Amino acid sequence: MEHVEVFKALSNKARLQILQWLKDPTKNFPAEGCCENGVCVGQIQLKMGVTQSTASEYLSLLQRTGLLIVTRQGQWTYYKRNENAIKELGKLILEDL
Amino acid sequence: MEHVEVFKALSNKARLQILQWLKDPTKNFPAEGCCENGVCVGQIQLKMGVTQSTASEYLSLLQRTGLLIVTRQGQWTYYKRNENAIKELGKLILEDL
DNA sequence: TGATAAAATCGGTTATTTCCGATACCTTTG
DNA sequence: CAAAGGTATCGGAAATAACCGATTTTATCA
Repeated sequence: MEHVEVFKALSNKARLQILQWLKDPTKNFPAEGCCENGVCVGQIQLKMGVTQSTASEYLSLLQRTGLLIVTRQGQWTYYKRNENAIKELGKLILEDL
Repeated sequence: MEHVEVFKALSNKARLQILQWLKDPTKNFPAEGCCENGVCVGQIQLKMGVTQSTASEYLSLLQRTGLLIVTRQGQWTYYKRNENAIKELGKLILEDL
């Protein structure tokens, strides 16, 4: 993944917001939408206040750039932060940007 | 400046390239286009291979987000990296993103 | 002051992004 | 197997960004 793609993913208020919410799933989402693999799409959609398709696209975009980790579990798809990737990005900016 | 604006500024290959070139002005640009305040617009434009207006817009965008520092000197405008802002951005990602 | 040179701004075309509704795809459950 | 729930994908309208040429601004210098 090119760095420019990661920055594109981050250059949107709603997507940045998702990353913030996912820092503390149980605080920001009802427990039934959370598991150890993150938060399901539907709960994130509700909180975002956009259509299901938009929420799904934003989440899969963040996943493609490596910022989120996706886990399918039954009929649910859970997304959680990829803390490692975020740390790497921070280091990259400090060292290489 | 909102963070999303900084990420927008970084979500473009040409603008990332400018930041890279400015890490070592004398290596990447002829000496007559460089001074302690950075590199003049014309030299950056030549290296980018775009029109003067495009180069000027990209540079002023990077400056508005705080990533570059601009210094007018006679008829020349010099741009250099804002190392402090870049460091702050890296820290922000590590700590708050 | 007039010519020249560097850079910024303006107006416009094209490409990309945003965000939606509709539809298709899985998975569970009756 | 059919229905229903959760999610992904598709197609498109509107907003925004990319990038250009032309013009304007600012500064130098004869």
